[in-house]
Amino acid sequence: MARSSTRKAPSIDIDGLLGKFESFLQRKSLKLTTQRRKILEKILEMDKTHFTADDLVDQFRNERPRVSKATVYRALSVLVEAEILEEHQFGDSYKVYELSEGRPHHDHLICTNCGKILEFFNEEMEKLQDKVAKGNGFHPTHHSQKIYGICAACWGKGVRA
Amino acid sequence: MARSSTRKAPSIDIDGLLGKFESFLQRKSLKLTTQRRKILEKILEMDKTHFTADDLVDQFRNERPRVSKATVYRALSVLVEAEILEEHQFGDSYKVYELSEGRPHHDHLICTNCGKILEFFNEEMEKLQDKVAKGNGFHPTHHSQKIYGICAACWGKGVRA
DNA sequence: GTTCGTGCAAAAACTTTGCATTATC
DNA sequence: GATAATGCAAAGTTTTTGCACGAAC
Repeated sequence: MARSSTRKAPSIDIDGLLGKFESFLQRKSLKLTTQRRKILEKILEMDKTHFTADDLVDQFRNERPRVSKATVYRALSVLVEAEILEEHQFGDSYKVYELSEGRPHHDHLICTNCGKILEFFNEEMEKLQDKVAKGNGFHPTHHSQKIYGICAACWGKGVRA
Repeated sequence: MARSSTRKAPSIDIDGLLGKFESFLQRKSLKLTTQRRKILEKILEMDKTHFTADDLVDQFRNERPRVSKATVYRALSVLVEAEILEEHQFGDSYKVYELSEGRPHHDHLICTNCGKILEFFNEEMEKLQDKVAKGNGFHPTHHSQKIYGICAACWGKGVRA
């Protein structure tokens, strides 16, 4: 992939997100820098449902002005605080991010063979989790549910657990 | 705690576990070393439902013969392979272990204030997870479900999310 | 005696931080 | 012009690894 191909139109409304980011930054007396804006743009351009800090750092490797690794990490945590990104840890040593904008809560199915991540939402499960938490005296705030297995494609290729 | 107090009788059958460990090691042509035995003993002595590699390393700080950090890490991964321990990642940067012996599958409630971990099991939830996985073409192997919130004790002290 | 395990310190992998410089408000 | 952000490299964390020596089978 030498040539960066036709720029794909981001499937998510950049202006809306930028607006949300700006108002968050303002509220916190933080600044909307060129880097922060570029980082948000890149996240949309990548158009990946899940990405790591390193994926994002890579995006700036041949780009000027450079955006340093430190800035990427710092921006990611601001974006999480702003509730623009969600942070996950799928059992590997690195964190995985996804846009939360316009994406209602969901959980994940992870293929242990190819690493593919599928999202799902199940109302009944949500209710059940609430019930379980309350039954144990907990006041639940959020949850993380991951189901690991072999995806259809891998299974089709004969991969077994 | 200068004096190591009355040695508490481990609540789990050490001989049974050691036997299981031995037969695993034999099957894999691995050796039952003094260190591996001591590590398993310490895990039982600690009698914590959940512990980290570092907790275990600490146990050997004033102990001779020393058991090195490297050995602890290596032993932990053998114990996980032997299905004597289960490994979890509760959203922090370190891994958490628990004895799997005699403890049927369960999931976790985690207090985001005090760090307390409660275990739960819900048959209905298990079935639902299976159904969701299969509905998405997945062949599930295992899952990890964590519900975060404020535990009863913290809530009672007025802690809110 | 062979093979595997250990201890040590160094490296690895991911993330965070200190500080002088630069950009934003 | 005050305050916050950046880049860089250095340091932090947790975990892994290379290697010479020692223990288990």
